[in-house]
Amino acid sequence: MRFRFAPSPTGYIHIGNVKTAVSNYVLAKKYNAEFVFRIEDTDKERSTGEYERMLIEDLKWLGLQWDEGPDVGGAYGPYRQSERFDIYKKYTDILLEKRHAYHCYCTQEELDEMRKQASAENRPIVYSGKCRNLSDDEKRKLEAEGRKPSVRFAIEKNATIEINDLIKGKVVFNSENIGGDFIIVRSDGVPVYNYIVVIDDALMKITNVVRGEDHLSNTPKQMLVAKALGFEPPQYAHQGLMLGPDKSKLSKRHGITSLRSYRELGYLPEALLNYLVLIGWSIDTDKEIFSLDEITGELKIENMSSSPAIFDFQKLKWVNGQYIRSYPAEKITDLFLPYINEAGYKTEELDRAWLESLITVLQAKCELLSDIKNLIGIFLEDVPEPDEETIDLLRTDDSAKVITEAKNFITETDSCENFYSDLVNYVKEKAGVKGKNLFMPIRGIITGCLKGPELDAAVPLIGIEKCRKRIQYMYDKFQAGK
RNA sequence: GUCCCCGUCGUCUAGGGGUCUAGGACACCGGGUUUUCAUCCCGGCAACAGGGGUUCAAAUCCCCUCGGGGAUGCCA
Repeated sequence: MRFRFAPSPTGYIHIGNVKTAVSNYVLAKKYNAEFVFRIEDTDKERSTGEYERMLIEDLKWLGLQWDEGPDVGGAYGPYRQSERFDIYKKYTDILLEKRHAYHCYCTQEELDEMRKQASAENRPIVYSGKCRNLSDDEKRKLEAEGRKPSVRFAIEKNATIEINDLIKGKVVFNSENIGGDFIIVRSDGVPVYNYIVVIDDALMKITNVVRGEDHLSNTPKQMLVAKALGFEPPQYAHQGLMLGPDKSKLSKRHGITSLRSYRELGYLPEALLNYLVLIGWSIDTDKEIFSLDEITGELKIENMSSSPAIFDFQKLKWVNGQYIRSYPAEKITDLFLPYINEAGYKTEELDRAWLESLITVLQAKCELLSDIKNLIGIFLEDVPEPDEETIDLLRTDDSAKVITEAKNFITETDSCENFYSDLVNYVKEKAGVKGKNLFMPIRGIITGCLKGPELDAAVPLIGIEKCRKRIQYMYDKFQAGK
């Protein structure tokens, strides 16, 4: 078996495409098949080498590996469509010769007009086949006008096209309603996706095509081309699409969609892969978190879901949090480092062992790597400025007592072995408050925040000196002069 | 408009004629642990789109309706 992923390098890769890539990759792994990576760059307007480079970089970051592709070569190359034009040309000539295709001289404007007409009259939008039977004379005349012809595929009349889709089951189309004779080569000589995908898949010996169901309606066209060229079509499997919360095709307006953005926000590749498999696939286990090997063990191509799935940002986050929590301090610290830097702290000046112990305390609080930016300040700042919520709390009567007694505590005690518990006990007794009313103000004074790690773990890591400073600061800020 | 696909808790899904008073996970709500929080543990809420058949028996099979999505490009 041979699987493939064939994106076009027209931007950062979209998460919906990533799902297709992942599906093909894990299936190839599962069935011990080859995984082919092909670049479909025939949209000259939008494809760039730079995007191709980033596409490969992002896919590799995700952990995907391919056996054949533009960067690694292979026996069926080249793997970039823009480098295969002479191949396509050969087949176009055959099609033209056998009258399975013909030159069309209609201009863009004329076609637009025809489409407008059709939709105004509520007729299906189908190319009329106007140029199908042009005489040589007529052709010469049109060419004399300076028209450059495109090539259209001649669809056979009233034919039944049957797709035996591994996911959808049997899907039947009639050739009369797949849109009419479609263009296979543009007037500038560049061939079109629906045409060359067939040639490439055949020549690259692809046996299984797994893709989004937005391609389902292209499939009859591709099968017709395959038939005309004498190719055996691959086994198709069309997965349900990934939708936004409003149930339309997932797009930018639903939030973040490029793989790159997920990476930048601090999603882990393993988590993303895990989630992408989880969605739209039924797996013979109640487990939600699984490794690549566990995934490939459980998967079956026919267990892919046929219905569309809404992309659940929240669950993705949860999955990511599970992975962050599961990693050992050393590994996760390395991953956090860039984000800590980004927050403006100079990590190279910090003691690594100390840093790792901070991370150990903090990692359970993070769902994204970037969450660390808002959490680590309580350790690295000298005196963190309290946020609004904390200020409100520190203004209450109970807080006033706590602040005052905390201040008294540091004035009366020079040094002590158990700073934190001594502080807590002292304040509790003198101020006469306990529970939440005791701990939240203490948390606020020491960290400037009402949320964060366990205080008894955090305080020793912050250090006594900083704690004293912070208590003094909050006292000055809230109690001095009262 | 036309063609095609899809329809189980808010979301992802299990289930494929009786074992279904429909199971799990996220989210949400409540409780517990941590003398505090975003972790963790326990509990709760919550669904077979509707209508007709077939059958002793339907979430499951068939038909219709409705709803949603996709395609309808000299994009891929």
